[in-house]
Amino acid sequence: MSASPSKASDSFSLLDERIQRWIWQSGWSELKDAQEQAIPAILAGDTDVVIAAATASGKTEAAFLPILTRLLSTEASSCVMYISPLKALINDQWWRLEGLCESLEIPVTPWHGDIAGTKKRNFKKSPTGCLLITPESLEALLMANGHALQGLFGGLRYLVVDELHAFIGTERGKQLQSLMHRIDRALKRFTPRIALSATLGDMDKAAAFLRPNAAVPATVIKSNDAGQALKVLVKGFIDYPLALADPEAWVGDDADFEKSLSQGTRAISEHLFKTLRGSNNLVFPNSRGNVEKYAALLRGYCEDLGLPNEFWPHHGSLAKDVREETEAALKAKGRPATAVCTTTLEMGIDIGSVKSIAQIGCAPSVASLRQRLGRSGRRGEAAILRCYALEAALAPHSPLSDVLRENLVQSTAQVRLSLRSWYEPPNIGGLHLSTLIQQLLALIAQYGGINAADAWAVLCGSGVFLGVPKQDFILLLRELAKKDILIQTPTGLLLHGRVGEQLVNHYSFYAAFAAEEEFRLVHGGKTLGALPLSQPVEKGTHLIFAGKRWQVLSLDIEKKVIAVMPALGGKLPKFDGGNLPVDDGVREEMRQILSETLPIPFLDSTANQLLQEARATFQSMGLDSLPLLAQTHCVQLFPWRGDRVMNTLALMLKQAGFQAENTGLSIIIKTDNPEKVFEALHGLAVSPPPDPTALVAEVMNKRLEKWDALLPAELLAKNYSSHTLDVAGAHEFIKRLAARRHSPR
DNA sequence: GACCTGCTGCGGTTTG
Repeated sequence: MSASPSKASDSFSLLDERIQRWIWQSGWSELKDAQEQAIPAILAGDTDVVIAAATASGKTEAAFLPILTRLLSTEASSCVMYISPLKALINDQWWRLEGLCESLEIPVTPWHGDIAGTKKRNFKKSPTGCLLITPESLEALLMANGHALQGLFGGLRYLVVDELHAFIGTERGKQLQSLMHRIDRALKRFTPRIALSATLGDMDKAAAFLRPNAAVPATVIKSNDAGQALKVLVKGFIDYPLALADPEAWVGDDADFEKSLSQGTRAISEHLFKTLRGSNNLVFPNSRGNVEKYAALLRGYCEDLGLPNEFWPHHGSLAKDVREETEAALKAKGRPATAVCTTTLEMGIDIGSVKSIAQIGCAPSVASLRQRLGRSGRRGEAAILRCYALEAALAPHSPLSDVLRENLVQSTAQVRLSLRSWYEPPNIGGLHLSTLIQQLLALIAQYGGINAADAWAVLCGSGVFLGVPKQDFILLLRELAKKDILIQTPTGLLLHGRVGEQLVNHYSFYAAFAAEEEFRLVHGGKTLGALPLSQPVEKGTHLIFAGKRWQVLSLDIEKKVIAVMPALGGKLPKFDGGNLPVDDGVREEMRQILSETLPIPFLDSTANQLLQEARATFQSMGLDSLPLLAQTHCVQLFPWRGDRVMNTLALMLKQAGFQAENTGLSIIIKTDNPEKVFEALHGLAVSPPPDPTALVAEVMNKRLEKWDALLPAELLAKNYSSHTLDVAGAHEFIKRLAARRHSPR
């Protein structure tokens, strides 16, 4: 037996004797920093607690050591509810907690869709100990046991939310907030909420998310444990694409597959093979299609050399047993394995630590990049990140985004920001009215009918939909009644309508999010394929599909069909890296990188050379001093702001009568008279900020979330603009631009 | 040309 935690720890002495004994037996020499800090705060039980600490720094124990101490000291029927975004995480935590709880005679009950009904019935008979549950299962539990919640959770002492960052700013997060609020209401008291995460950019916003009405103070704990050392390299590659007449022709045998690969893709995969072979690693190429492509290439190299395969794919469309095979390969000792994966392996599942991370193209966000990096670095060793930036070979009429090396510059910006521990601040201003509809229907089930005024008070007045005034709520009730979702009895009670009954009685109701729907692209009666829509689409909007450029003719929201025609003239702009929404902070850092002159130490020689060329263009075009560029038939505007500002600017210019489009780096405004654009911008600068609802009037695809189709038009517009626009940011940009009184060159 | 997450109750069959 090793020595007890020797540093005369006050926190250690606060723990139950039996837990102290378990700590000795586990051979811990001391408590970790997050644990030292969390134990007194959680035992006090009079505040919420947010714990931010790196992976493997004992977050789970920081929460559960004091919580179990508390359960042991109170009456036998007390319990704690642990809420997780993943079933896999519940299964992992169950194994970890069982070891400790068995000796304490505290039961641990996992509860999610794969758990047998008998286990759930047993917990309901004796609701004590640790309940590990998903938001969806908790929703089902509240709806089916509304009358018995006081009896079930009378002994509830704490709510624990794991991986808090995975919930913030999402419709599922809104549901989680509402579930916790409904528990407080049912028990007529508050229960302390404990949140755990490794990548919280803004601790105050995290605490505000954990309890939106701020009725209870929050204790914020940031671990002082030194983070792991990082080794970072950004590699540049020039891509020489193949001149393919018909991409369909390349769906064929292996030889065709090989031929269909661009030179850059092959260069990257050869470098991956050389560098990663012999150790465990994760490769993130951003899409399921790319996962398949790189996994097949790397596996092929192993076969060619007669070596056992070391490369395994992992993504959400793969069958469960295929995914488990990859996870098993990563966990197996003595045999190296690298997973090529999507965000499925970004968090949660225990795969052991890996030696390095490879990121192909830009990561979807800085926070995501950091989360991926956290999976690398064995005990004491540095975490290693290699970013691969693929840039197009330039031609006489290459688009400016290629010339300015958008991919490379964005990757570099993401790395610099993550080294500073900067993460995108979450947009906690999104209304998520889709989830309001779900929660209203759930409340009716939970209470067996509810008065309209009470429903507003629970959900909006005291609850988590604080931005919804009474008149909007009434508007929503009327619309839902019109659609047979709700009925109101003569006594004023809200009940499910005929259609609402069907919604609520299907098991798919419990999830706040929907499986992604795709739109079918049609040209002249022929289907070109299907794609999900994440950008605003209006008549005339340009789309890239199947390697060609199209213009939208019409959009049928019910049938999910977009009619298009070929766009006229011009070269295809290249939207490499996707159209993922980029934050203000990332675009500002990109501008900064382009305006500097010194080489960047973590870029390889190719990347630095590409960057120097881009910087030269940036200077010669005067983009450093003037964000407006007059060209033939158009003006290009470079605000260096995030996509919410860019979307807003494009819509404001459209309202002023121009044809304007957000292309990511710039807004392209069609005109033969640049002076007119400048006059319009001056006009917008001296006008008050526009009404966001009016701005999106012409946007045809305003449905973002699961039940948005049930919203009245006015609320749908409000909801859409709250998620996609930044009117204040756009207006401020235009005012600053106009104040400079330059005219376009 | 993003990506990911989650799901009840019941009836039938099989197994201990």
